[in-house]
Amino acid sequence: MTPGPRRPRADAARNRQRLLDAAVEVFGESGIDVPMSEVARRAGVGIATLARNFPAREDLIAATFSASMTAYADTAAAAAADPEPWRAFCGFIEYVCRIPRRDRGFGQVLTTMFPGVEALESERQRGLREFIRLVRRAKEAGGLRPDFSPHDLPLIMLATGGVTRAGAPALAVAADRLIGYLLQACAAGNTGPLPGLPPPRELYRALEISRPG
Amino acid sequence: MTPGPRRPRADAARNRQRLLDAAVEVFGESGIDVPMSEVARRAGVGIATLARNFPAREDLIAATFSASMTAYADTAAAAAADPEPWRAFCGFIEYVCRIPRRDRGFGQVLTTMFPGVEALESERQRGLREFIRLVRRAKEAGGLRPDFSPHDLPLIMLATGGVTRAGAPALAVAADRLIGYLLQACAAGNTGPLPGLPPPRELYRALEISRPG
DNA sequence: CTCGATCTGGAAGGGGTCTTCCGGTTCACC
DNA sequence: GGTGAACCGGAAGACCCCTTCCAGATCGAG
Repeated sequence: MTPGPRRPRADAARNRQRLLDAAVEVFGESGIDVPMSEVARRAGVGIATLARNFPAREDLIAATFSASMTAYADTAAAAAADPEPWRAFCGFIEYVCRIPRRDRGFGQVLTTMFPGVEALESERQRGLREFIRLVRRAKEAGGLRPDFSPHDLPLIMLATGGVTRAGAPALAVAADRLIGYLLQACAAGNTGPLPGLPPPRELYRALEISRPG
Repeated sequence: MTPGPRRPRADAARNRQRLLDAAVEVFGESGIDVPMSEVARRAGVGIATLARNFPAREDLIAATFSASMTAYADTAAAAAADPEPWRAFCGFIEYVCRIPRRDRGFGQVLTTMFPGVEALESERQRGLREFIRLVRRAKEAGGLRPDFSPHDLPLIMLATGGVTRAGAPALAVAADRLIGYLLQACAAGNTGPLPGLPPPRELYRALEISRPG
């Protein structure tokens, strides 16, 4: 019978953890496009060790952010279960829009589809399912305008992410104001017609990473 | 006495114009971060000729987009003079937000400050002055909410630019929907309080190119 | 303590962009 | 049309990033 994967050496496991810790810091501060060597440097290991543990950048991204994505989906679930759906909706939107300010890398991950990374995509989908529930309840409760679509969420993420991206503190303040505008636009009082959304498949397709041009 | 700058050779002038034409195309399609060699290739000249005419990328950007920036300021002036200020406001916002869709490079230029490039910045300022007039008139006419700030304009540009950026057609549709949300949020009916803006100086400072980190 | 398997870090190799240099060519003045 | 200056394009050099390789260090089982 095959011996199965043996336990890694203690120092190897330690280095792997150091790399993950460093990735959380570096991706959080500078985004997921930062040079891999910077992650290795911050972790205090050689570049080869990083490459051995995470051959592709996506591997490191997946390992670094799968916990964050789970927390995101959990937050959506909590909001969907909130007894005050409209307040929960506003709170969730604020939470989502402030993510790129705290963690630039995760902000990018949230608005990027990684079709090959199951650990991220399954949790992202769970988050979306919970958000759909939240939207339904917020409409029923009367706070949210009826023509709001759950697929407006990536739009809102992209919009506020575009403001936050530059990473200056002044823009963080400005992003809050944008959230204010958007939430007021989402309120049930607004009844003007809205341009339609593209089919969700196309929308999410457009967000996939590294289009093989 | 000094002879002054002599007239350039005809072929040199022709090549310079070819480079500008190519830059309009390439920057428009792929943004202002495209490799310089691609501009030279499209223009049918060598890389050295490009470097000689425009030593820095900013030089080419300035020469390529100063006309666009003038057109932008003219459009703002026309809107400010429109007899229906609120309609003009909506039209101007739509115009501005759709720019990155038609011309990706100019979309980036509009949300980036080039402190050293007078040709761009003076026209940008003129556009802002006209927009301030437009905002005042739209408020007086009653269509625009009183707490809208002219300095919300870069916010709106960044927000819709963030959606458009990826360059997929599905996102263009989505961006129109975002504009719809934002315009309804700008309408006078909305009276909820908004988070404040940062001081304009800091806001525009945050948009400056290539922060000397 | 010994020894082999595992792991490590630096260095070499390959791709990409920007800048600089230089022999050859083209223009325009006379 | 001849001549000198202006101009051209490709190639070389420098830098940055990622990937691969390998001689040596380290761990831990026995």
